[in-house]
Amino acid sequence: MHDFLVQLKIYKPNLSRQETKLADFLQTHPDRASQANIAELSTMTGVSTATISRFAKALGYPNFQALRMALVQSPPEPDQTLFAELSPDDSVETLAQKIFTSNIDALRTTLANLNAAALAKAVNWITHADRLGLFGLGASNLVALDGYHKFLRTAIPVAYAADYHMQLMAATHLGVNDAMILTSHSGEDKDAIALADLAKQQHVPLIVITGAPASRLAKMADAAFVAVAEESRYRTEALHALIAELSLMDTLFMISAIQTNSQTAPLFRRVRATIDATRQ
Amino acid sequence: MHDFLVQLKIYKPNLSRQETKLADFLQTHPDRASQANIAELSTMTGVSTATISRFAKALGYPNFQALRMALVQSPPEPDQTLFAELSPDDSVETLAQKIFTSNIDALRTTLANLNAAALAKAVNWITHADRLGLFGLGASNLVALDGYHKFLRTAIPVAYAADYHMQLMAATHLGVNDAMILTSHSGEDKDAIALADLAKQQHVPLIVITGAPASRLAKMADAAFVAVAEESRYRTEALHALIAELSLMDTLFMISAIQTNSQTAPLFRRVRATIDATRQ
DNA sequence: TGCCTTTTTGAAAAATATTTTCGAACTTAT
DNA sequence: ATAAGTTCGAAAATATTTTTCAAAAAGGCA
Repeated sequence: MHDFLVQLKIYKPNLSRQETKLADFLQTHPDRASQANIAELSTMTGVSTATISRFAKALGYPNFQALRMALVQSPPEPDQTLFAELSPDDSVETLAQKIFTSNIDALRTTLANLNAAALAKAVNWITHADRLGLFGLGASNLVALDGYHKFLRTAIPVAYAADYHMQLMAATHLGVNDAMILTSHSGEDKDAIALADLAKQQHVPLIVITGAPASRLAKMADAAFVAVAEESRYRTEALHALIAELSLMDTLFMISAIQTNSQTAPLFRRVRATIDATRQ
Repeated sequence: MHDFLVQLKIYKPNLSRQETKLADFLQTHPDRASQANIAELSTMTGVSTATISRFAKALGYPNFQALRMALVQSPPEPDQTLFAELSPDDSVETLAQKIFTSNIDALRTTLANLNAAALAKAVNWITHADRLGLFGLGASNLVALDGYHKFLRTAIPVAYAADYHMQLMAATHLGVNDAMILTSHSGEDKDAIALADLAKQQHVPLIVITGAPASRLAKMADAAFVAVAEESRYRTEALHALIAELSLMDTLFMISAIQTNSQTAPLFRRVRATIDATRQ
């Protein structure tokens, strides 16, 4: 329930002297500490059982045993070195591990932050759309292109363009019975916002994939999906987010495909075959 | 220490009636059980505290609390449903989880299968290349395009084209002091092999990103990187592999960038800034 | 600084939780 | 059907945790 390290962080500012001593011990020897009962822990740390009991409650646990359980459950802290800044001194192997770890982490956090209600709405718009517009500028165009490759093989007609002006023209043809998936990492790119404005004017349901939940674009969206990647991590957050953004597109596609297919069994097999054929 | 499920298996043959009742409850509600103290567990299960205490010792734990801890630590059996076929009956949430899980899994396996020696070689060719050709057809073109977006901002000159014939023309200009990164998921596409043939003829170091380690293309490569995604998993392995292939490209790029940058500090800062600017 | 208030702390008492004892109920073997 | 062994829970015994209370330490203020 309450992760020990999290609880500790919350309470940290008001730690007294004995409590600090105790907290330090718990952090450095979580294994030994979780084995011991309150009396043994008292001897180990030189802190009275009374204080230990009170400490547990202060952290928000109902009793000492609950703290013990939290301690034992608290995930072994992830290999910090894998989350460190890439360094020219790292071996090629370490660098690869760090990069993959960041990507995996981006996917995990993105999934955790995924809004199921928005997803259901978006899928509904997509599957019922007469046409689906896929747009994105710069590196985000990759996400749109990926979606294009995927949706091209389904029964849903798609509109895509690499060039901004072509995207604008394509977007002009969309209406209330269509849908638009627009990707922009910053969510503030003015061309992307122009596309979103167009969608709003024409009452096209607007699905946004972005890295910035508070951006103008996210606020304009009828359904927004946020690709989360650690900002601080050696400044290439934008690069890792791409993977997460593609996974979001992948999710929109797969669910839409599954749901349209389930309606008609023969079509199901056909589209499934085309999914397989999507790549060579 | 002693995993609960393992201990239970050992003791299973000599479980009495009440103990079976208890064991069943612990297995089906490990969460509720581990929250409760011995008295609460007694009420939940209809087994006396005496029997519960004896049960704990019978399984080899020194006391009831130790059993509780083991219970809470016992790795929750991996949610098999998350690796199952996507089903139209799944909730949107479950579908999303399955898709992300597959993607994460693809990254993990790909990392585990990564050949560090090949990576070092490839990075060396890339950083010393006069020109870097980035090619790929169909959906694999996305990987090439992603690489193009990335390498474009470094000091390494890049050649990319969306169209196959343009790719052929660009490849004709590469020589022994250049490098080519060619992506093909199947590794058997004839156009991709034609590009590889060209590279061989002109002695261009050939770096291949593929999903098929035994393919013709992989065998032709001077350094091959394999994106692994579970074949069996609802037939869309090719889609999940894309993420892994992009991560491989990402890795080639990041390591190359780091290594060229570390040589000249001022350039380092500049290229790092451009990495940030890669996305908008 | 010195006085007062508040906070922290541990010893011991009180409250809780767990284990063991003990005898009854149930099984199994003869 | 009876004896021997086993299982089991109530209650006693023990162990553990929490709370109380008073002393010590820290903080605030004239």
